Amino acid sequence: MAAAPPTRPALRARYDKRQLEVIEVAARVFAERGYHATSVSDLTEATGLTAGGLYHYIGSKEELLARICDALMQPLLDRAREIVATDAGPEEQLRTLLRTWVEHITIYRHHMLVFAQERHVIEHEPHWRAVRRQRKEFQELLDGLLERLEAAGEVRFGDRGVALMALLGMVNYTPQWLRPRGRLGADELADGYLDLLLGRQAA
Amino acid sequence: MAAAPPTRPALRARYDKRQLEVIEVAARVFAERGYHATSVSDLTEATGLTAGGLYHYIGSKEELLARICDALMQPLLDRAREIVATDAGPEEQLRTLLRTWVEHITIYRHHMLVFAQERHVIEHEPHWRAVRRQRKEFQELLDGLLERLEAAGEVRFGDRGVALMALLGMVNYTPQWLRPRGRLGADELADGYLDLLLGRQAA
DNA sequence: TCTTATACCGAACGAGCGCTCGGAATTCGA
DNA sequence: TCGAATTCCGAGCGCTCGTTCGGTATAAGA
Repeated sequence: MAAAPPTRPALRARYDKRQLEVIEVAARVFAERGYHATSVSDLTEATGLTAGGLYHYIGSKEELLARICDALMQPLLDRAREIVATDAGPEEQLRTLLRTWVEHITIYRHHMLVFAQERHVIEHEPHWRAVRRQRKEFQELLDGLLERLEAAGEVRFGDRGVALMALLGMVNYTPQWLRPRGRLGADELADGYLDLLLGRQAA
Repeated sequence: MAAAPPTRPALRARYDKRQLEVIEVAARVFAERGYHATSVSDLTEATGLTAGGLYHYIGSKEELLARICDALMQPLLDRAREIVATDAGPEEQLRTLLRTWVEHITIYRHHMLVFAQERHVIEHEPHWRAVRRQRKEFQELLDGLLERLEAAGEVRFGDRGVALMALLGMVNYTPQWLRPRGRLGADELADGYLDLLLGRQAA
């Protein structure tokens, strides 16, 4: 485990901030070099700390991975829950969710890349159940939205399961190619994906 | 480097076969545990060889990774080149390519998962240029096909680049969720993807 | 038949790994 | 002001890693 966070109120905020910085830096380095290929000394170099200093903020290298996954999934899941709970129509909900999702992915690009690399561990090790459940809940929220979209007659998928997986695929693949300050904005891209999903490309 | 392959003709075939078996087994283990997380002793256990015996067939653990990537990309690229060189129309070419591609992915499921995990290395390390070039050529073949499809008036994409990346995303994501003997066949799935791409889902 | 290429073994190597811990320097807060 | 809490250091721990190499058993082929 990491050292207990400071009890002195004046230091608590700083501790939390530094810990978050460490997580962000680790996400970047893991994304570039790979989680397993990154040594603790790579991390000390990237953070400017030494081994001891680093372990003041984290419990282990693996905990770092868990924190990265949580920092990625939790806020997205929260937003998704909110969006689905509004009384907007399914298509508008989906558009909003997709824009939020794609924007989230551009912000948490490194976290996504780490998540994609380590997916095999997260999906199979019992110990990663919490992250797996977050991923699954998001997927179910999305599937529910597609179902309501079909029910409303906005679209008829040949196979809703295929459409769902295709959508997950195209969005999750985005960090692999999207350049941060490139030609495409997040909303633009999200709308592009939505058009494909709903068959809005002109024949 | 691996030991030189046997010069005695009677043994050459057996050597090649065993080497291929080693590569297949390694692909499966890497897919499950991750390349870096897999130790050589994991590999010896999975192959039934010991360290010395294993290194009779491979030069290094990293060479194994290279062989896996090549076994994945080369035959697919060959088929893609053939398909694009036929005089079928662009839509039929795309359908054939997609079916071939998805089927290939279901066969080389483990290789794909390894490739996805180690993508960051392959994309950035100079030493992986050959694999990177294969990936790029395939992508360009695909893009050319989409371009001719638009030119033929079969479809008009809002943004062809987005459509290309979306297609790559959905197909490359497939091994993450498709169960080998599940409900969906490869051709069925490929056609599902094509329908999405061309906007053939009924409104 | 007999030499030699081949197949495989498994102990052992150096290197690098993740992580610990005693302590120095600094800062908080009573 | 001064003890306690906190921040960070960095040498070094035990361990596992990928790889090597001297060796034995077997099979090819002249």
